[in-house]
Amino acid sequence: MILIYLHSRKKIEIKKIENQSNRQVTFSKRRVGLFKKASELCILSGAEISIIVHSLGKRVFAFGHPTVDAVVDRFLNGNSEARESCPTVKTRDFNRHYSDVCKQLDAEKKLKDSIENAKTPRGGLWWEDDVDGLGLEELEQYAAALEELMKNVTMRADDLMLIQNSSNSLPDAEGCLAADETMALLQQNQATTSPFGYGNCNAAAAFGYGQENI
Amino acid sequence: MILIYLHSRKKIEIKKIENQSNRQVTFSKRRVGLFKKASELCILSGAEISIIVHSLGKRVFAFGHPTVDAVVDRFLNGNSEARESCPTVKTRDFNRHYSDVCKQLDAEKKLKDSIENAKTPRGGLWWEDDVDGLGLEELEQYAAALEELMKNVTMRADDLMLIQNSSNSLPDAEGCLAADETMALLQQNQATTSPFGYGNCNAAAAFGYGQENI
DNA sequence: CGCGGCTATAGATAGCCGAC
DNA sequence: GTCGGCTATCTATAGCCGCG
Repeated sequence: MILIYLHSRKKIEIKKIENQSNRQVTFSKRRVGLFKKASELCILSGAEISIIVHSLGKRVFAFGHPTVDAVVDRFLNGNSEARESCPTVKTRDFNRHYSDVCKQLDAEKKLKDSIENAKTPRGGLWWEDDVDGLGLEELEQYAAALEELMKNVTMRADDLMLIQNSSNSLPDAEGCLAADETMALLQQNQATTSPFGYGNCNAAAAFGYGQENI
Repeated sequence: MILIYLHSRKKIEIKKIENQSNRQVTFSKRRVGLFKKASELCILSGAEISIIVHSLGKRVFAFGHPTVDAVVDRFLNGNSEARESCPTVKTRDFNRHYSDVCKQLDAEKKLKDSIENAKTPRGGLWWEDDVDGLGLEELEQYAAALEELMKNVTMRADDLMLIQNSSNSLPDAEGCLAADETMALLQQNQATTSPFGYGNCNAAAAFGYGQENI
């Protein structure tokens, strides 16, 4: 569920982390998390899982239950029929699929909620009727239209939040909430909103977090 | 602020789900979640990741960026040096870690409960009364005690992590012993009824959401 | 600097429910 | 009984700090 937290201090974009230190830290932490998830899935469902990770820095990490080799062999040596019918997921597919679907759904949901909450007179909940029956192309058209509207909603929500939290919003701004990239992206989507002074957020600052060379 | 979910209603134990329906649902949901996590890790850190999942029902699911085969080949064909130094993590490691930590947590929870029961003879919802009433001092005492316990847990976890990390780079012999221990430990807590053989290899499973026969 | 730890926030999901 | 979707709740983790 991709929620748009306009005032979130910690949401990150799912895109390549440019800062090397951050990337290393995130890689390590998330890799552990991933392995843990896999472990839990193994235990809960009795599945056999193998994970192979090649980091940017050529290092290799692997997780396997019962072992990496066992699972890989079973995969490679399994009858080709089963293998071909195996619903292989590729990152790009997954992300594209996920991003698009979620984007659309969230756009709709967000728009609906916001407008309803703001009680904007629209002459009826026109968007509610047909969404479920629409095809993908129609949905995309919808999404495009909705995205435009979402900007307005976003601005509106921003203004409201600003009014409500005017006394508290300054620390957020100073809290270095976004990296340069993120800000750029945010400004693409809500250029006119930017209630915060994004001032001196230096993503390239020399924190040193790495945990290992990746 | 230390929050304790003494009355958590939805936390589940990481043990094999005996109920078939639940197991299927959980398998599907968590598999999607796992792939999503992997996908995010790929993008964020630029890593190449491959995940192979064999369900109990012989079905195979795979995730790969850029491709399962590419990552697997790179793993298999990579120079043996890198591969041997690869910190392979096995489920049993996590199992052992998890079991031990859970044991510790349980012990502490019991201890904590006993403390609370001793302090509040009226029994039942002690924390609500005390918290809502005054009990600030008591709360601080609890917090102190909990913090102490927390340290123990942390230390214990650290030890385990150390053991785990060191065993990662070791040959399998030690790990196998650990596996046995883990299995023994797990089997103490669960009946080992394994309803194998839902040999329903249906290729119709689309990646993404939903529950397929596993 | 590299790590481990902490805390607030973002994200995942168990249990439920209703529609097929 | 399978599939999606919802929500309360639990889990993961991003950013930050302090230590060595």
